[in-house]
Amino acid sequence: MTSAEQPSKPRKFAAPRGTADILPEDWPYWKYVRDAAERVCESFGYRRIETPIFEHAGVFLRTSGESSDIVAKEVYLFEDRGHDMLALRPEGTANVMRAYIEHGMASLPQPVRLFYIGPNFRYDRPQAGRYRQHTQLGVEAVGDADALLDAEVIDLLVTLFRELGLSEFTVKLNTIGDQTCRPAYVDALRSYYRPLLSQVCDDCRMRFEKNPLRLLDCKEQRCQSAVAGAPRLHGHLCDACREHFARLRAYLAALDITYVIDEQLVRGIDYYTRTVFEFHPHEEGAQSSLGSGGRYDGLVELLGGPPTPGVGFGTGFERLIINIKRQGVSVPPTPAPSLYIAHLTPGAALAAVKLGRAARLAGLQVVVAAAGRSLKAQMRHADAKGAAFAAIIGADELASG
RNA sequence: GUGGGCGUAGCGUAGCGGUUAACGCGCCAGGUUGUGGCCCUGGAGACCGAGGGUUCAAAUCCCUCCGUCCACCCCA
Repeated sequence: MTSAEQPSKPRKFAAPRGTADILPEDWPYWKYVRDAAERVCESFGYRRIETPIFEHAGVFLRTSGESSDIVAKEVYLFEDRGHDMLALRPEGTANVMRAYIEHGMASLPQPVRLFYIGPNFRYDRPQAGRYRQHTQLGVEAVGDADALLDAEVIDLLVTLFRELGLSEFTVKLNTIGDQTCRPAYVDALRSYYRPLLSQVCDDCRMRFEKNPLRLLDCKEQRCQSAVAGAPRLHGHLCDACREHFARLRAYLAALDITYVIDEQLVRGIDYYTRTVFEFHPHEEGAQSSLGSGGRYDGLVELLGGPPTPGVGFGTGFERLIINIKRQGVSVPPTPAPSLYIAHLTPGAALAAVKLGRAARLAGLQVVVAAAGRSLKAQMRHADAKGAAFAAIIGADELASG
């Protein structure tokens, strides 16, 4: 039998691995989170910005750090037809800083407060709360170095969680120093680890070379004693960093925000300086981080801009929604139609579509029945839709107008 | 990248070697009804993830692949 004789069925496609369709029944959750995010950001004076979902690859490759997992194995890289090397954005900050520079926002009153909501992409193995395309709310306060802003963005995220009805979470906080004090600390850390290299895991040997700070958050059992005995970063902080952290803590205290200091907390992206923080749900499990961020005072310079401090965070919609469901928060349902119009004859159908338009103009949410169905089917449909009222147009109603 | 679980109608499941693959929900049609819901009847819908193998016989056993979920890692 030749292939011409057996017509092959068209292939059925599924959404690509690690992506998901957001179906109508999930939309109330998305709307709930999005509305709350916009409301809270605006209440803090943040203005919305949206950047393209892809950028010149260098925007991310140069900023996140070549040894970071994001750059090393998770970025979607592609060359377009004009031979430009582009990257689907894996995170939200570097591209917003690119826009800050490109549009001369340094000449606006500082700090510039920005927020954005959109998809990010990372090639990673999917699991609960982890997707190759996920949606983040990002918030950035750019152009001022005071710890007031560190506290402000943390407060903003706390406020959002409260607004969403999420009560069970912990704020982890740390400071990882800056260009002044971190090099000395890194030297001390290397000196400490050098004789231990034969005992630690392969990843740690790599970290030793490329990103020593991350030695601190190795989860391998065999490395734990090394981690425990490592010199403490907090002992090496310069006066400016120590003072910044103290000020941040004073602001947080004033705001009554409780947190735990976790000296092991180190972020996966290289551009962070001083403040780093993560929000964790109490219920441990897959998606351990509900939101995280920190200060990135050198980032704008890395992208060719003037020295510009900044602080911000990202929080994932999918994970927020998982926790909203887990904590039993109820969200407003999609509104049911106020009017359902049933019709019994072809002539009545004509009248029905006209009535539908008129009713919508009057502000009702209206569903007109599909043609050719029995009245029983139409009424059943009206009921399934939860319509408040049903109008029925039959021969009599047509005749009487 | 590493490990484990699972893939049977749109969804949730049963069947785990023997003839037309079952049930619930949903969908469609009809009956009943004071036009819906409830109840009753009927119907459509599955080459049992894909390919190969074992067997007289495979959804059922074996192998490979793919997908998916969960965990590690990483992170939102």
